[in-house]
Amino acid sequence: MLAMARVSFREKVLQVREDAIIAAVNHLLAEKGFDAMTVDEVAAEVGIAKASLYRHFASKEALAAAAMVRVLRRANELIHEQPPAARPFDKLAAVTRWAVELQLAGEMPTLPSQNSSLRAELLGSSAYTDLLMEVSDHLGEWILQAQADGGIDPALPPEVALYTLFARACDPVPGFLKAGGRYTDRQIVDWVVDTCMHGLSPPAAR
Amino acid sequence: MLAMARVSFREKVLQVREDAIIAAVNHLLAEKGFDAMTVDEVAAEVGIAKASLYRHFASKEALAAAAMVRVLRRANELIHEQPPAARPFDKLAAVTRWAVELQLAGEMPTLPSQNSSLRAELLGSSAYTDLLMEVSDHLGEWILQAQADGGIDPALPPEVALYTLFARACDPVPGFLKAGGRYTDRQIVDWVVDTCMHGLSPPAAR
DNA sequence: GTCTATAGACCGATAGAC
DNA sequence: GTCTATCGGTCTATAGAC
Repeated sequence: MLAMARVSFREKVLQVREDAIIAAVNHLLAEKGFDAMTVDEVAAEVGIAKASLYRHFASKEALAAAAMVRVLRRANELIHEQPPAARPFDKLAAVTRWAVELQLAGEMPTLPSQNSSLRAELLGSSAYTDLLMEVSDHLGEWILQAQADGGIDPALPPEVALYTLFARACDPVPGFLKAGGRYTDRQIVDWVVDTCMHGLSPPAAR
Repeated sequence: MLAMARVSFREKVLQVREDAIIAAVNHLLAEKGFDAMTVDEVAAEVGIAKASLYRHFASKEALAAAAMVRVLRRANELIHEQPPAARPFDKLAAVTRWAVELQLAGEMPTLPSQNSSLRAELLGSSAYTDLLMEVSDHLGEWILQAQADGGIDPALPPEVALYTLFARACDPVPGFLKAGGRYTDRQIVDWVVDTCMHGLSPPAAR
């Protein structure tokens, strides 16, 4: 009993530390991207030795993968929280808005679409691919419904709509507008989500 | 006279080589990005020694800057080729289409928005900043006109529209769709430009 | 014989891995 | 804290043009 409790306590500590590591990776990934992020920085931000890092994660790629799994998990939660009765189009907009807000807050981990070792690690992790699949399936379902009810152009392959929404997670526009310093976060999010869903055309024309 | 001809010939050779270097940099920048591109690769692709590279360009950053200047120059040319009588909205769409086509062809050099040494080099080069300013001014002018004639929502700050168009140059969506292999380049370009200008809504609603 | 451009070795720093 | 690999940048000996 005592031994069990001790083990459980130890595991809890490890879990907490792992969360801290992932949070640090998430932050650094959002701030400077995968290539510019160094493992030393991660260790420094968590306040542990680099060697301890490697007890939790086998490689820099594994660190990034863990951060991606966390953000996908949150996306999934948000998707499940959407009111079932809402218009599919609005549910899609809500999830997109969340992604833009997260990015604007500097908490959206971003990966280069080009790094092959990273791609390999991600695609090899079922924790990642399964979650990505689940998110895609849910959003894809809403896209089909929105195409049926007239919210989204039915001539568009659902895939195109899906990628267009996904791409908001690494859109440079919010960052540029924030750097300009002339607008509130709220305004920026509104405009970005709106141009994503409705384009540049005026409301009168839609 | 003879000496002059010789110098001129020499300079021509140098010019041709410089073009070859910039083309290689452009290609590698499009393929793997600034961080993953190595100076050795550039030299290898051009077929010259690295030391010879450094006779033309002072640094890796200068190489990237030269590639960016070249693409901006082409953008500028394209802008000036637009028929003056065309609708501003259509001219904007045409330039956006060119950018997406270039990206799909693997010839759009992409820079990390985060690398500070690179940013410094770029902002210190008036060849770059002047061209960027010129492109922005022309597009900005068209945006204002399109807002006046009802093509673009007048409630949108012109800056937001400008950045939204600029962002098409590093949009991951065309690459994803091409990787899927199910669509022609023409279809992909049509969809991406269309969702950029008109959003996801069906034509009936606009 | 001189001068220039090149090729390729080389150096120092940095970062991932253990 | 060490090891090793990689990469940006430099140096030197040589090949070739004149």
